[in-house]
Amino acid sequence: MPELPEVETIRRTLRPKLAGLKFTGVRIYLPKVIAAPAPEHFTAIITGKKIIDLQRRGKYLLFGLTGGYTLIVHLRMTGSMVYREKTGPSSKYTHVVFYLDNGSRLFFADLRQFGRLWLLPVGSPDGPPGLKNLGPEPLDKSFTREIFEKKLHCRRTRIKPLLLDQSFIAGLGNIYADEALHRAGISPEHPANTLTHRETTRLYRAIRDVLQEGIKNRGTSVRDYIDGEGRAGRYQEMLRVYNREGQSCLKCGNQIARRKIGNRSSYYCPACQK
DNA sequence: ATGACGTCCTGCCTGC
DNA sequence: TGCAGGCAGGACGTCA
Repeated sequence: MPELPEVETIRRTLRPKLAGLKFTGVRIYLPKVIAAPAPEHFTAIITGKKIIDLQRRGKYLLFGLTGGYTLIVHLRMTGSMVYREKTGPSSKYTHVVFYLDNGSRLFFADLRQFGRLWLLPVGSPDGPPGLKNLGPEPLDKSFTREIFEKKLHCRRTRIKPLLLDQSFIAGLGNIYADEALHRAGISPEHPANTLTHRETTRLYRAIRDVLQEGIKNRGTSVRDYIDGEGRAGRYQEMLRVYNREGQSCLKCGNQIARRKIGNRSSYYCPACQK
């Protein structure tokens, strides 16, 4: 599942390859993945546009194009964006192929077909609602411990579902939320507004640490995730709770548990997460 | 504000 | 061995 570290890794692998290239065309095999505009307009608009830069916001990839347009991509769970110079093996999960003016191609593939693309003028109201309502970037300098604490204190909900709420904080998904809570020693069911000053500090650091470690290790490839060059990440080898139900906690030795919290499965250590 | 639930979709796992 | 059914999951809309 591409979360912040995976999307950031894709951005870093794609940006040097794509910057300055021009789209010469696009082939859409599964029209429904184009959220906006209508596929025929999408094709017409993107052809001839040059890629100026590639940014990330939360789990969104933002391709800055000439003419004031942005190509917005959300990979959801199994989406990928891979750059290839030569024609590679294209799978049945490839839904969009972008042709570039150096002869290379950019492939959007997605097994579960949940990922979506938008091609819109900057500031258009037709973008994904989630992007407009996105919370702060956890790795940004402006996201301070004080701001985090303030935001936590006015929410009574359990901490795990809150960390997954993209309008509260951007970029965390199930894997990194569980890892951060374990690292901070906080139960996923702990109410947000009753976290102590020390717990808040630990959680703030844990969130930033796990995200940075994820990026350093080029992302987590539990199943499908690959970067912009088609390569898997390494962080799955370093996970301490996610996907480790029944195995022993690397901190205290007790068994890692798994249960549904807010309709999402959570992995945690009942002994050392309070 | 909060939570529950359905929707999208396919591969994989379990149970018979 | 084969098949049916359930499960997982990110965002988002709807409803209570």
